[in-house]
Amino acid sequence: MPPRIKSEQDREKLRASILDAARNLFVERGIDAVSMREIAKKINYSATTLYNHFADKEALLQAVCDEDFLKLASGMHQVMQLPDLIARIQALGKGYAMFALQHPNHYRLMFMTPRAPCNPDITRIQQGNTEQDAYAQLKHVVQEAFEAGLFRTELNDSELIAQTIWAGIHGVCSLQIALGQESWIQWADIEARLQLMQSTMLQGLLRQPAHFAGSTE
Amino acid sequence: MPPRIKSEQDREKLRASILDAARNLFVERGIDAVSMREIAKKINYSATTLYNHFADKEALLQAVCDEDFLKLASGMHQVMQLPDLIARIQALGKGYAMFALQHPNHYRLMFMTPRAPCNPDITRIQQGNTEQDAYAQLKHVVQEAFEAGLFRTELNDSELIAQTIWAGIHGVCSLQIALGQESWIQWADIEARLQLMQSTMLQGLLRQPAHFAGSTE
DNA sequence: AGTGTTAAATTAACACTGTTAATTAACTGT
DNA sequence: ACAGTTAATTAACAGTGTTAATTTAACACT
Repeated sequence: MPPRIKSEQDREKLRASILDAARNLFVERGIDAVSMREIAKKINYSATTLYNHFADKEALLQAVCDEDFLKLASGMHQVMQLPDLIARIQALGKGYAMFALQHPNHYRLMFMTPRAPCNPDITRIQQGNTEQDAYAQLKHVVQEAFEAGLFRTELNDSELIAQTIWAGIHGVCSLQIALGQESWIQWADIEARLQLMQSTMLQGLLRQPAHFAGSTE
Repeated sequence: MPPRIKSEQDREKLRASILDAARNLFVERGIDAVSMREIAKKINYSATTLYNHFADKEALLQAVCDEDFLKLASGMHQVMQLPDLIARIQALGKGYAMFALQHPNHYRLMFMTPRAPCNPDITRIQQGNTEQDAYAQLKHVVQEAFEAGLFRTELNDSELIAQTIWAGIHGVCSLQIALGQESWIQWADIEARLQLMQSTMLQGLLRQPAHFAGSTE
């Protein structure tokens, strides 16, 4: 039996190491393919110990996701300093896609798996806070661009615009993650697909899009 | 014990009823939430009988998906008769989205769940055959439109264009399926999201898109 | 009718899963 | 030294996908 933990600090350390082991295994082999016993073994504890820190597997999963959401959001937050609104939207999309493709199993968990509506009592993330919520950031910059009159005149709902941009990028990423290995589709280069989605979105939504066609800088 | 089955015809019937029971349960409660024993009980057989017709759960799943793929493709095939190319693309997108939103659990299985690359020896679907493969149909009509010079001059890969259109529609549908119930997002009306995605795509890709902005007819 | 053969269906079992109850063992304060 | 607390453990439960062994129904043949 490992030496027992008493202090609040050590308790937090153990919690963190559980999260870490769980994340690594999830990323490596997917959610369903990894058991609680396996996670526990990775940190040399018995499975039941995990239940002293997380109510159940779902809660552990949620906690892992929370950390990933924060990581994504903080990555996004950095490019929010760019002065040009369009460049900011492009950088957000690029950063979002990079995250999705580099952490496909995280992304799948976060955005491709229907689950019981996220319980606000469990989540630690403050939805709407632009430092913790990546979608809130996109919404914010789209709102700014909307107020600056950059979008086509017939578009009058900035939230709808933001959701469309999100859906476009998400579509490319999630298809790549789900079907990217299928050989019956002659997939074009993933970079080219992202690029074209970006420029198509801007061409389709902006009032004067000529400058942005087929280019990300 | 139920009366045994001998004839090839009855064997096919039982196979079909297994598929049917499996599909209904999958659609109702999702893939992982339904067990082989449960499917078997639904048709008053024991679980092991299923293994006489399908190698394992994965194969049963694949067979269900196959049927759904065919159903989707045949639905698409009907609108392929429309004379106008753009109207055909729009109708394909609309039909695809209807299918996705009306059969979210099927759709999830088919397009949102990474699996081992589909084994051509197992699948009965002829990939590339426009009567059985919905993507092949989109590819075909996009190719036609490409050859008719309808797309922007800088776009020179019709497969890439088709994949971008697919990704756009898929993005809207899959976000709706995965996160449509999340209350921390103020989702715009799903019809409006689909509509805007459609028109944005056309605006962004077509050479002379003015006529199609924000309208599907 | 009775026998044997084939194969469809069954039950029993294995090694797993998430999770809970009961138990052990390591610290604390007296 | 001894109780009390509680982190950690083991044992157990009900369930999973799946396989092996077994029964049993239907057929062909004598």
